[in-house]
Amino acid sequence: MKDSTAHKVRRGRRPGTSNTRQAILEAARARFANDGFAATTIRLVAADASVDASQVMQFYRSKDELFAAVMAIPSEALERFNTAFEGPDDDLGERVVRAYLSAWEGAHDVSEPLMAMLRGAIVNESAAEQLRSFIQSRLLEGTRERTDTDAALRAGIASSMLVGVVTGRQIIGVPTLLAAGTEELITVLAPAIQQVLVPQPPLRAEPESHA
Amino acid sequence: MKDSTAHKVRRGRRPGTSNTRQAILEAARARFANDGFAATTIRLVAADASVDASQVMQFYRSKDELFAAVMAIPSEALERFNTAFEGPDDDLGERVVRAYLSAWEGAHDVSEPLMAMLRGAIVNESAAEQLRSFIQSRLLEGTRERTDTDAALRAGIASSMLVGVVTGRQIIGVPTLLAAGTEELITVLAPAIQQVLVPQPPLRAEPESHA
DNA sequence: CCATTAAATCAACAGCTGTTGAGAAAATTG
DNA sequence: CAATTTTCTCAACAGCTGTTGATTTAATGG
Repeated sequence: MKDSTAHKVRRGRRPGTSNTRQAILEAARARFANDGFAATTIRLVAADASVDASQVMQFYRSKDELFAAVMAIPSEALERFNTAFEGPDDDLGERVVRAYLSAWEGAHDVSEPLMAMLRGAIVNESAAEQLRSFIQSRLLEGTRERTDTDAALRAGIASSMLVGVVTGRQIIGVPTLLAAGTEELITVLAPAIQQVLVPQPPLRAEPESHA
Repeated sequence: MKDSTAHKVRRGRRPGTSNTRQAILEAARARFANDGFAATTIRLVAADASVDASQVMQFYRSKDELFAAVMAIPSEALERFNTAFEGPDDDLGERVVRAYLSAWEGAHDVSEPLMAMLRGAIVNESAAEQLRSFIQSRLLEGTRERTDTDAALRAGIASSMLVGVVTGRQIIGVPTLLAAGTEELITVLAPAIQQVLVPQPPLRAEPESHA
């Protein structure tokens, strides 16, 4: 080897001196969330960010990698889920519902990656895989060794249900869901999710003694 | 007028003599359901139906009209929803859940149009509109003047929830949901949907006396 | 000023897309 | 047979797509 003490002092222009990379990412995030994967073109993203299309390709090497970059969920959104499960079982349903709704319908920089992921999961297999593991891991962490072995199933069902409601509101645009306020929504959702996550003890006669 | 008795006796080849039109529709239905709107190309549909691409354009004048034709839901699927609401309230949840699951996960010629509609609703606005009215009308018909004025909201929520679960199973492919059998799924879903559609009378102490 | 490194622009490519038009083949009637 | 109507085939178009390479500009240090 040659001399090892500070002989390569990094000459030339420094990377990341402009905010272009960030601008591209934000433009892509909005496009993917609002228009979906297929309808989002490199040229459109580039135009939104006031940049040449080939610039997008230089930073993110392909459309798929750009999409993957958008999929990187802000940790803030994830943290809300972790804290939602701490505490008593009594209002677990409501806490989970609130955590979900605030994550999906909150500030743009929080909800847009989730929205983009959901839309993308329909058409893009890699997006489906990420959403899959996202749903799997989050709610599971909360319900682990809570009731029994089907805790995972109940977590998955609750998660899918809530994603379904969000989809109905945000993507499909079901009028009734849009008309309802968030609190009104929670009033109906919370007991149902509670029912799924913490199944009620048998109210009436349970057919368990025989067979 | 001229002579009205059989003076234009329709000469030439009769329309609809081949099953091509039907073959195209079925191929398109499968493609739209499995690959989504964007990934479904006229040429692919044509190849599936062993037909030239321009033939698809002759029967259905554009890709959008072909999609609209696929969206025409078989009346069979719709009828199941109407009958699901007749009967007592006690097991309304379970009946609705069964109706939904059988419609979305049943035979291909029944579930594929629904699947195509769901996938399409994410990217295609006209598909979203149809799915919207579909969700609105069906469950509403069953819960009309059942509890109170928010019956529509409860119906919409229940519907979105179930669509969410179906999406989780069929499209996203959440492992936990896939691993569970249909009956196991119903066991968890039914009480929750019941809770949404027919809200339980307060089980424990209800904070209603004061405030 | 020169060298180096990254950012940004420009023009172009091959491929696929929905769509169109001309025409051949098939079916049906006189 | 000829006439007519529909089904089907073939070739091609203009447009958009993701992507690439060459080149220029900007920033930084010797």
